[in-house]
Amino acid sequence: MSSRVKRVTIKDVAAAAGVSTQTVSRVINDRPDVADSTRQQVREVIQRLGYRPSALARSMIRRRSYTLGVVTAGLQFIGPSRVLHGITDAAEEEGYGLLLKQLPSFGSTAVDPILDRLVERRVDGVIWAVPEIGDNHRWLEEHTSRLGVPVVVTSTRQPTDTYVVNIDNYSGAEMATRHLLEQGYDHIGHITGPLDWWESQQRKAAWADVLAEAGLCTDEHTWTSGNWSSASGRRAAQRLFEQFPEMDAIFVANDQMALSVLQLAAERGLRVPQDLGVVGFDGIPESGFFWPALTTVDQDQHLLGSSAVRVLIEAIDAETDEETPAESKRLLLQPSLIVRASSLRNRT
Amino acid sequence: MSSRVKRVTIKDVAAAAGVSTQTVSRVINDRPDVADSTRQQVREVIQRLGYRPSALARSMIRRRSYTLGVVTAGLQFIGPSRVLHGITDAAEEEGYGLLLKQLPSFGSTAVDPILDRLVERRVDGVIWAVPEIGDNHRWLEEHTSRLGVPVVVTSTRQPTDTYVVNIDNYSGAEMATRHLLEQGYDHIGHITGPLDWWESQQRKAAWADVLAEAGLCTDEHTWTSGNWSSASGRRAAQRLFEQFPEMDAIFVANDQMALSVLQLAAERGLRVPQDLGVVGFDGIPESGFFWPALTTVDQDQHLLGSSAVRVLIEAIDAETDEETPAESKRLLLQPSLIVRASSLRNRT
DNA sequence: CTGAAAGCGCTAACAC
DNA sequence: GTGTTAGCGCTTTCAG
Repeated sequence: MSSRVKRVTIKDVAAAAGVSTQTVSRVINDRPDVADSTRQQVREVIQRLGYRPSALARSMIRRRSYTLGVVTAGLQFIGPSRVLHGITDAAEEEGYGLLLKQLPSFGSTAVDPILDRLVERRVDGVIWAVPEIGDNHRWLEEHTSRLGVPVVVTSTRQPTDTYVVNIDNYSGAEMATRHLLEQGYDHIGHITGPLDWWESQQRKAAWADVLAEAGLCTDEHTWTSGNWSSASGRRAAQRLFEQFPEMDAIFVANDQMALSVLQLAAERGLRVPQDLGVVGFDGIPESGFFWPALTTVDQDQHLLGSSAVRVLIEAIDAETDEETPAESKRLLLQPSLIVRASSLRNRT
Repeated sequence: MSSRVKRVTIKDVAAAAGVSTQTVSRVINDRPDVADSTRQQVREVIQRLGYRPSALARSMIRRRSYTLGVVTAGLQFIGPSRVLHGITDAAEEEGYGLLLKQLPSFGSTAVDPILDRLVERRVDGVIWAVPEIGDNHRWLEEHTSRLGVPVVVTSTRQPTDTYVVNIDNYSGAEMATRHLLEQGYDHIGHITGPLDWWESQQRKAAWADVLAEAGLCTDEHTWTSGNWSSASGRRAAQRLFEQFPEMDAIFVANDQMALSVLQLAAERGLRVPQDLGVVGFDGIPESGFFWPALTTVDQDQHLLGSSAVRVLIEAIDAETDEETPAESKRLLLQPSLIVRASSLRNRT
């Protein structure tokens, strides 16, 4: 077992190299004012001793940790983990460390202890990658100033004291619904996500607006809610088939739920897309391999994550340089529609 | 914008409360030897000033950061992110912070810089949650001693100087293949994952061993490889249908690839499970909603992650207490078979 | 080009 | 019960 050895410190290196700790410090920070021969020598000693400077001590003095706090929720789901993937990639690239925290549940308002941990570890900034549910973001807003560092929020409704990076859910749902109309469907149902989620509300609003504009019905009986899971999607689809028998197409708020719509359709002998058009949302890689292949709204969650990192680092730098960062605090990424077999009734 | 305010320090609190920093220290650490009235008073000042002790300074003195380094790869995939979810949950519960690092690619051997970052930040231990590909783990072994802290590895082949937590892939694949035999299939093909992955090798070996034992053929033409993605699974299935036309069942190394096998079967008018039995591996929640519902080997990756954290923390404590931790360094979790429609030819 | 002194924010080890 | 002194490992002055 690798026993806990005493760490090599800058003093050890200095002693072994016969120089002052100061000189060692200069070498490890690549300062120019060191004689080449000295530098060479110190480097060798560092190598030989396996010395690694303590980021802890450094952060203390420099008052900058080069660490970003990331708060997520629901990492078991594909969406959040894709965002995290983008965050991780970008942070790695920018040379920042990541301190990862997770809310006990999506809707949790127990924000305080999480924020405390982040402050204690002196992160340089925070990415709040938690979906907006109920008023769990208001809570954040109230306590965000206490952080003393910039915050980037993904998925939020109104401009706050924080930076916002998000994907345009409304626009994505518009594209999906319009596409179904263009394909000649005219009884278009909708399975929403949980309606306390802002994203769900956006997607539903767009669906309703587009149908209303086309003079079509969006009554209570034409939609129902799921909770994002395939299991809930199946139950929702069953309800919808019953309460909206004329339905000839469904816009489903995510791909997982759309998957079970396809399953149920197959069980009931409904042909997709002839008898039923289906469009999902998310653009997970598997959606192209459903049967039939799923038309879906592709949102680049990796880009969302990496953008959040860049915006945050810019904000940190701006604050450090004392320049007021007049740049935009808001970034809205556009999703795109991937058209596949599940909605292609008019083959051209 | 929340401007970077000067942080409140222990001195500020001490001054405002009219006590020494020592007393404040005692209060924030819940030491018993403080007068109740003093404690009360100090607490109020802390509250009023919004003081948060610096974990940086603390870690330096205590020589313990209560932070775990986590190294992952391929967070865009469901497997790794489910493991990470388990890690996050357990760490949160145990009061540890998580420093997240990601390898540039699965097979990357650029381990050194990652390890350096972890050492510099003085993590108390490391979880190496990277799948074993080629010899990327040997590299780790060679450099692990330099870390000076315990390491837990998920997915590895031989006992090393590190702790090992893993899921029994061989046993899972055995169950899958035996199940197909029991259902009366006798031309059982296999789509493997990338064969430089240890997991893929294990699953393939079990499939071959069980078939050999039953006197069945496992020639070259009865299997082919994918790369885990649904797209690759589809191509693999196409090859397999051609090169092994007698095939009446497939064991597929993961659920994503099994999804496209189902898609292809549907396109070709093959009935599952009557004409073709299909079993996957992973047990992703969506697999129950494929058409038909997929029989699959369920591996609890959340448990894998959380177990890794517990094992690691135990190891850290053991080393700190100078007790030699005679306990087992190896934990092998058992998967289980979920039987669904895709392989149920003999309905009982 | 190099070194000495001071201190980041906190706690361990002593005093009192 | 409480305060004082020292120092974790590093960098920032400021001398030379």
